[in-house]
Amino acid sequence: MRPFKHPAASEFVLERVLYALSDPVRLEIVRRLAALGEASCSELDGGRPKSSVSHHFRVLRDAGLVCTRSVGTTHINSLRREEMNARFPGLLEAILSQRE
Amino acid sequence: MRPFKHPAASEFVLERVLYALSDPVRLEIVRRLAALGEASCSELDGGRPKSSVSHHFRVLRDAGLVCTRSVGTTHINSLRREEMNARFPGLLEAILSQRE
DNA sequence: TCTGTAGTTCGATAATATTCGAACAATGGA
DNA sequence: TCCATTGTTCGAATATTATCGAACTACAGA
Repeated sequence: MRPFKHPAASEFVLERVLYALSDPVRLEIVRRLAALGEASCSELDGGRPKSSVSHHFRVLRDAGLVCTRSVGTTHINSLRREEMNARFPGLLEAILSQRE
Repeated sequence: MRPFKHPAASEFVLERVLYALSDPVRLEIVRRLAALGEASCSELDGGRPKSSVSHHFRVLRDAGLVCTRSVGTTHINSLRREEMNARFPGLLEAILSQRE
C-alpha cells in the first residue's frame, strides 16, 4: 500500500479542519484517538463498513488532523497534535476539551 | 417580521458550531462581527445576493453563534460570545484567534 | 397611501458529501 | 502457495448544502 500524503502544517486550512470535525463520526474518531494515543482503523470503526471508515480517515488526513502509518497489514493512526498546534495554536485542544 | 428563534446555550451542539464555521462565507461574517461588535446583514453581504446571505445568517443563528434583532427595517447581528463561551469555553476565541 | 429599503422565504438547480457493496492490494502466517 | 486479515479504491445511490431569482413581509418616510 503506497504511503499516504500528509499535508505540511503550513498547508492546513482552518475551514477544512473545522469541517472535518463537524461530522459526528469523525469527531468521535478524533476524540478516541486523543484518548488512546494511537489506534488502528478497525479499532475505531464503531461497527461501520470499512469503506465508510476509510473515507472518514481520508478526510481527517487531508485536513491534517491525523497521521497514518502502515505496520504490517494494519494502519496505525494518531493525531498530529504538535503540527496542528503549531499551525492553529490552541484550536484542537479547545475542541477536544469540550464535553459531550 | 416575526422574531427569530435563538437556541438556548444548553442546546448548542458542538458539531453544528464547527459546521457553521467551516464555510468561508460564514467564517468571514463571524470574523467581521467579532471586529465590529454588531452589524446589519447588508454590511456583511460581501456583494452576495440577499437570499444567500440570509441563508448563511440562519445557519449561524441556528448554531447559536449569532443573535439577530430587528431595528426598524434592518436586522442587527451580533455574536453570542458569552453564551457560546458558557457552553463551549474557549472555543470561539480559539477559532477567532487564528490568523488568515 | 405610495414608494423605497431591508431582509426572509420559496423553489429550483447545481455542487458536494455520505454511505456502502464489490473488487482490489498488501502483508503475515500455515 | 494458499488463505485470512486490514484497509483502500471504485462506482452508484442517496442525502445535504449552497446559490440565487422571484415573490413576499415589515417598516419608515414623503
